[in-house]
Formats: sequence, C-alpha cells, structure tokens
Amino acid sequence: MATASNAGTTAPPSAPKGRGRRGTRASGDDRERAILETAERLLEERPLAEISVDDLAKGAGISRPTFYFYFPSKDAVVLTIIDRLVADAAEGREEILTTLAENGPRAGLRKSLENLYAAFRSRPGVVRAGSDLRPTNEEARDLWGAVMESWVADVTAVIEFERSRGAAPAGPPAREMAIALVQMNERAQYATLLGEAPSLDRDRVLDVLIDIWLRAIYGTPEPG
Amino acid sequence: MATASNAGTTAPPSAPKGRGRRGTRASGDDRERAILETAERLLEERPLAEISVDDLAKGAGISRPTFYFYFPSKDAVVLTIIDRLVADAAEGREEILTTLAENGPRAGLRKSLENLYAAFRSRPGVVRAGSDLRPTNEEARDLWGAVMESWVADVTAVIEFERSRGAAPAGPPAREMAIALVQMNERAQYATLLGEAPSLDRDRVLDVLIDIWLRAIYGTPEPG
DNA sequence: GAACTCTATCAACACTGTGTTGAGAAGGTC
DNA sequence: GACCTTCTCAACACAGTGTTGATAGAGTTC
Repeated sequence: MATASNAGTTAPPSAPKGRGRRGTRASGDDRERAILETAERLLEERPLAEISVDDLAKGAGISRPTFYFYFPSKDAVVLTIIDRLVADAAEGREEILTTLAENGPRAGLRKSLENLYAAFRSRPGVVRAGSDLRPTNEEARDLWGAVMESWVADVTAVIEFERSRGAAPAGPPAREMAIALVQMNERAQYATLLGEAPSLDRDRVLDVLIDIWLRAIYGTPEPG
Repeated sequence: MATASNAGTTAPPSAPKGRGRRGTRASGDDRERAILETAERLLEERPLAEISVDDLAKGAGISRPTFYFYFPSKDAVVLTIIDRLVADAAEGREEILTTLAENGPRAGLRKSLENLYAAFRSRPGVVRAGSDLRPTNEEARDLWGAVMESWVADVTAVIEFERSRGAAPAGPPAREMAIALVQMNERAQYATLLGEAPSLDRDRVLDVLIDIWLRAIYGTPEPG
C-alpha cells in the first residue's frame, strides 16, 4: 500500500516518465530488462559503489551512451529495482490486525514479520544498494521513508487497538512507540542480513525482536 | 573504552602512522589542523559527497597535491574527525552500572544515555559523514562496529546484573537483548538527529527509548 | 658557507567515471 | 521514396582522484 511506484511488473502501458525509459513503448524492452537483470545480478556480487554504468551497459550487451537511452543514471536503475522489491514485499503482506486476531499476539506478530521480511531476505544485495543510495539520493530516502511510514501506521493501529480492548496497558503515545520499534527492526534486520559487527544470528533475530515488541506493547512476553 | 584511536586531542607525540600525516613531527601542524577544521566546518554545511579534496585544500589554504602530503585521502580526514568525536563521547561516559545504582533504573538510564549522546548531538554533520562513509569504507564500518560493541557489552552487563539481583525477570540472552536495544537507539537517534521521514521529536526520543528499554529489561516502565 | 638533509609545496600528468552531442542505421507508414 | 520514430554508438567535455618530479626553504654538520 501507500508509496509511489511507476514500475508495473515488467511492461507498463502508460506514461513511464520519471525513472524508466524516456521514449514511449517499443521493442527495446529487452534491453531495458537486460539492464535491470544485470544490475540485480551484479548487486548480489558486489556493492553498488563498485558497479559502473559501463558494467551495466556491458552486461546488457550495449554501449554506455545507449544505456542512457534507457535510464537517466545508475541510481535510476537501482530505484526501479527497489520499487519492485518494495512492491513484492507489500504484495505478500496481509492485514496485520487480522493476523494478530487469528493467531494471538506472539504467533501473529511472528507471522506478520516473517511475511514482511521474506522478500528482503532473498535479495540482500538489493537491500544493501537501497541503503547505500540513501546518503546521496533524495528519491531513495523518500521511498524508504514512505515504506517505513506505512509500517509505522500499521503498528500504531495495532497498539491502539490492543490498548482499547484492554489487552495492552497504557504507555507512551502509540505512534511514538511504533516508530521506535519499527526503527529497531529495520536496523537489526539490516545488520543481520549483512552480517555486521555486532548483530543477531539469522535464526534468532525475529525471536529477540518479537520478545521486545511484546514486552514493550503488552508488558509481558506472553500476553493473552 | 575499548576501541582503537590514533588521535590524541591535537598533537600526539608518538608515531602518527596509519591515518595522520606521513612524515614525523614538524611545524606544518597548522596545515593539518586547518584541514581538519575546514572539514568539520564544511560537514555541518553539506554532506560528505558534496565536499571534494579540492574544497578541503582550498579551505586550508593549500593546493590539492599538498593536501595529500598531510592525509592519504578525504576519507582519512573524516575518520580522524570521527575518531576524536568517539573519544570525546567515551570521555564523558561514566560507569553505567554505578550511575544506575545511584539513580535507580529510569533516572540512571536517562542520565547515562543523555551523557552518551551529548557529544554526537553537537555535531550532526560529523555523525552523518560517519554514517555516509560506512557503505564504502571498511575502516569506518569497523570503527563504528567497535563503538557499538562496547555499548553492547556495557548493556549486557547491566541486564545480567539486574537479573542476578532479582530486579529484572529472565528473558532472552542478555547479549541478544542488548544488541537489539542498542541498535534501536542508534537508528532512532540518528533519524531524529537528521530529521528523517518518520522519526521521533528531539525532545521525545529519550523518553520513548527509555520506556521501551525499561519494559524490555524489567517488564515494567517503573521498576523498583 | 658549502654540502647535505629533511619538510613542505605545487604544476603537470595519468586515470576513472559520468553524462552529452551529433551523426547515422533500421524499421514502419503513407 | 520521403518521412517520422526508435535505437545505437564514436567522440567529446567534465569533474574528481591520486601521482610524479622538480624545487624552495629551513636546519644541521663540519
């Protein structure tokens, strides 16, 4: 939900202005796809900073100037890929409030988060590229900000609902708590995904995060 | 504590190998200081990516090749600055276990964290530069990893102590919880410092973070 | 005070990467 | 066959990094 996206799955029929190819529809769709595929492949091999426009062009079997016919910059390619990844993640997402009601707090949260992170876990290189892009690219910042915002909104709703039905005690404003918890998840998941210095083991992250969420929201690790 | 650092406060007498100037001691100390000061100033004005070696050289009143006499690269300048910032932050830090014992959990935590973040809050540009550097610079990653690690170690000790004296209930391994909590703080503080998309207000961050810490560690926002 | 040494300085160069220009080829249409 | 439109790339112009080599000056040393 939320979030902009000018990227259908592969061939959008309407106006592809902004990031995509600059002309209109045509057969060179293959080239465009080749560039995107090359980028995805290379990103799982090495960081964005070590991939040049020339690498992408070569990988797609075209010259560098021709690359610029399809994309205005290297960043645009990565943003397109991230757009799609985010769309994939959003697609696999279910109504968290429903999941929680059906499975109870602990199992429900677990299911929701597992679901949410599934798409990201399968393409760490793309996630890293998105993160690397933020310092220099405002569009990347905005895109990720919108993603975070939609999660925060969901979590805020959950906290408010649980409080209203008496399952969770009062505490700091729900939105503030939601922001901090979502930020913790982002940071922890990212660190684990990339195997950073101090980080949680891949098979422990979720358990630990969920425990903290439950204690923070319900005051106990085993609510209801 | 912990953490490497080849930077005294201004003029280290011993071997300055690694980052600093490459020769030995001499009067060109002024130049070196001028470069560092220029970098600190410019970093509060614009992001690292928009500052060139030439900008630093010009700001210090020297030519670009001369810059390379003092520092091997732009990154080295920033790393030196960060080294010092981290040292400043470590200096103002008190034994957290003591602070907690003297002030009680809530007030003690607050005091410790306020103390810890004071140095960072005064130089957001430097913090941002450090963060921007991580994707491309391993030394920056390692440096920050070491800082995180020392905080994690402290927090782990606190959690274990509180559990051992019966003030905190059992839960996930102390170190795992400490990692997640420290990561949350890092992310939340950074987002607030830079005014990111969804982030907590400057005057609310600590309250919210502390509340989550207390609930996560003690099971209640107002422990004994 | 000439020979020597070490710090400090920079013009000129070599290189890597980005993005642009302008001239076409290849195909479809009327 | 004149005429768009898509697509392609050699050649260029730039911005930035890091290196070379020559040299100025200050400080010993004898």
